Amino acid sequence: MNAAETQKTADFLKALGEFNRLSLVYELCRCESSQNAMCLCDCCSVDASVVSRHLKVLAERDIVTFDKVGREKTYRLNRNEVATQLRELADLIENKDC
Amino acid sequence: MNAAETQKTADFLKALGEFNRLSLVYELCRCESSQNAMCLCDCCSVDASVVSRHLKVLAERDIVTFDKVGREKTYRLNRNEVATQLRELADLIENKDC
DNA sequence: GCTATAATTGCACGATTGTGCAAATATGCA
DNA sequence: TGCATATTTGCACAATCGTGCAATTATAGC
Repeated sequence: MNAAETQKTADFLKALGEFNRLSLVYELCRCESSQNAMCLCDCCSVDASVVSRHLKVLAERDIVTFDKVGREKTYRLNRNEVATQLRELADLIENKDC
Repeated sequence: MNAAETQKTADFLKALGEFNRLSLVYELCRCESSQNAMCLCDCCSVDASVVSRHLKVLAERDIVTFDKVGREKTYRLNRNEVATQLRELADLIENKDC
C-alpha cells in the first residue's frame, strides 16, 4: 500500500470517525430522500454553521452528495460507495493484501 | 443507533483514521507472525515513543492485540474482528439500519 | 425593490492530537 | 551486579479540530 492510498483511506476513515459527523451519516442513512442541512441540524445539537462544515468534510470525501435546489442544499448518503470502501478495506485486511 | 454505540464506532474509525496508525495496521497486516514494536518502528519514520503510543490506541480499540515476551511486546492485528466491524458498518449503511 | 430563510464564512477560543526528546521503568544477559 | 535493549512516561510544543457567534451571501416570495 503506497503512502498516497494510505492517506486517502485514513482521510476517509477520519471523516467518518467523529461523533457528530457519524451521527449525520446515520441520520442520512435512515432517509429515503435527500435532506436539507437545516433538517439535519436536528440530529446533532450543534450550530448550523457546524453542520455546514461537517457536511462539507463528508462531501469532500464523497461520503455524501448534494443537490442545490433554490436556496437549499439537499444531501444524500452515498450508500453504495461508502459500503464498498468499507468492504474493500475489510477484504484487504482479511486477505493480507495490504 | 444510540449515542454510546455511535461514539464507539466513531472511536474505532478514528483510531484507524490516522496515517501512521493505519500504516502500522497495514504493516501488521502483511505479517503472518507477531511483530515487536521496534520492528514496527521501521514502517513509519517516527520516534519509538510515538509508535508505542499509536499501538496503545490501536490496542484500546481492540484493533491489535499483544503478548509480552520478556522485555518485548509482540503485536498482531485482529484481522477478523476489524474486518467484521467494517463489514457490519457497511451492512448497516447499505441496509438503512442505522 | 424588501424581507425572510438557507447556508457559508471569518474570527476567536479551548480542547485534543501527533510529535520528539529525555528520563524512567522493565527485563534479558553476561 | 552491572550493562544493554525494549518500552513507557513526562514534558513541551505546534498543529489541527470542533465549536459558537456574528456577519455575509444567495435566493425565494411578496
